[in-house]
Amino acid sequence: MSDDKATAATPTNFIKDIIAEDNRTGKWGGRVHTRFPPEPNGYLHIGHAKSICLNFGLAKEFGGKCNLRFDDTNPAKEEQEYVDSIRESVRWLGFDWEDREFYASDYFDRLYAWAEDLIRMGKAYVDDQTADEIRENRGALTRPGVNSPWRDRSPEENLDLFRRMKAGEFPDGARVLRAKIDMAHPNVVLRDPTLYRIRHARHHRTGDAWRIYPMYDYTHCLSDSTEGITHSICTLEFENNRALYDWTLDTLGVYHPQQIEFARLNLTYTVLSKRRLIQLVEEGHVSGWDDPRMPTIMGLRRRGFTPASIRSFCEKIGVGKADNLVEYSLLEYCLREDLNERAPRYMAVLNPLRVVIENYPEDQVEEFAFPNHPEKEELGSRTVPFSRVLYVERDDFREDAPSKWRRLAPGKEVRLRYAYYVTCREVVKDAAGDVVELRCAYDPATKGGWSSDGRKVKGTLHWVSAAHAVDAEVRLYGQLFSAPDPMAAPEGGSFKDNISPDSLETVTAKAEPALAALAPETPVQFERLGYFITDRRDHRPGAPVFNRTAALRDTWAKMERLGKA
RNA sequence: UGGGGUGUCGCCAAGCUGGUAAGGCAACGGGUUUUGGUCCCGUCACUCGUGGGUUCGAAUCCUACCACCCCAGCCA
Repeated sequence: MSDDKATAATPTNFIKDIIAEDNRTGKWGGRVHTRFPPEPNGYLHIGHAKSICLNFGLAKEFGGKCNLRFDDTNPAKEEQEYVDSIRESVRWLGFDWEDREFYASDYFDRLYAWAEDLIRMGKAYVDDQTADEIRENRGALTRPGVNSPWRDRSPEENLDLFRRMKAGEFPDGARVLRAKIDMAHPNVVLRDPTLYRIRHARHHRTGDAWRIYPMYDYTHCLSDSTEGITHSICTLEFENNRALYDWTLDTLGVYHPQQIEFARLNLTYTVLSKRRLIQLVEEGHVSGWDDPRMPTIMGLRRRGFTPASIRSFCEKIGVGKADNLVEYSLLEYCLREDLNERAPRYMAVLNPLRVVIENYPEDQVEEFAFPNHPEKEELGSRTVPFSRVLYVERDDFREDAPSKWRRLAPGKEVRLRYAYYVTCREVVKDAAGDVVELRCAYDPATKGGWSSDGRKVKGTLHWVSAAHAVDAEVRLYGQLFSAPDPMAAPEGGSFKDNISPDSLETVTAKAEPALAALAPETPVQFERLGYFITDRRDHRPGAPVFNRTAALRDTWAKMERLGKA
């Protein structure tokens, strides 16, 4: 059954078509070898998940391999903490790079040797211009650049200068190594791009071994080449860089993978800009990179998303080249689709209203055996205590009930799930006129929630025995951003104006006893309320903390909204 | 005014060796139901950015426009 689901219609996309065609023509000898190449300068987010699922997924589907490679060529922005979080995120998502964990910094020696080759070929030169001069002389989009005065230095002089750059003789910014291509090229990327810059900085892996560091364009293609990558999949903004990718490999005459670009993911109500995510963390708008409101893999994990749901989402959104903005509701659907199958059901009352069953014996307690899932017997069962005083959801009682109301109202009979039918006899109010308690009567003949005389009730309520209830902290996370496109700030406003100030509400709920014994990071469904997960950081036995992942569909709320109730 | 890309239902997205518009999400309507959940059934693009053209026939080919995205880091 689940096998059918997994092997059924896995959608196609243009990259699969390219690979299938390559396999048909034997372009790579039937090999498929991809790589996921993050820069360790932040935590991975749902956008990276798309790339991870693509690269690892393609490799798996075509019987190939996928490497994990850290693009660590800029010591100023990279840290070991990020390397660790990235490894954890990829593994948590369910992918395995086996023994193929690589670092661009592993190739620094080799990259350096190739740079000297380029110099000897007369294809690269050391430029003494300042960064400002280089920018100025690069021209503009519609105006060609002008050659650097240092462009025609001899290979010997370039070699000497480059070696001295490597030796640390010059300060940061004094010189760079540039490719000698064409300062008038219509593609600005090809106007003598920088290959190496001087950085007297400590690298998280190579320490103080280097004073010059290679640029992305130079490093990435050669790393791919070194690893024998067949299909180098990256996002759309690198389309212009493909020309340099190809130039570098062809000029050096080395193995040449094919770069393929796809559109990056955009999600409504969600910021996926690394710069903005860093801002959210540093300015304290969230508690950290794994705050449940963050779109990071670790944030989604803590929020209660499962690896399977994220993989399913990445499969469903497809892969294309058109800019897109995917609705958050699709992500939620993928989560519900997964959790509905395997999340055990429990009862918790978020906003309690006291109910006294007047005709139920004072000291009696019954232990009901509840199935943990209405359809999946393999999820087992648990016992739930029932007694004279209970809590039900305050929202489940209406004094003036609308015509289609199925829940509790004065004089109305409903079912307490798996327990008894009860009828509301009296509404107790305080001096202010607020309802503080309901006095009800139960029908002993309806034990288990079935009536023997065939009479039916329309509503079923979740409930908790007051004497046995445990207090649970429930965190109701919402969207961090109030606008569908958080970057589309209101007139005269900024990105920050879209941060929703009330995206987290914490309530103390009355929960059935079994909930106090759950292990951290256990997904559950609270009957009629939604999917929750025990917090992996703050949850302790006896003092449960739940994060809300997603609400259930609520057709009553919708009817009310539409005025059909 | 340069170069590189992209435009198919509210949101994604198949289709693009021409033959008369898949699927998913969302939405809406109905049935089942001890979660107003799930599940099941049904509705939802005479039209493919726009205008011409070729053709018996075009989302698919040609052409001219229009719109949007990316590129002028010693970031990736």
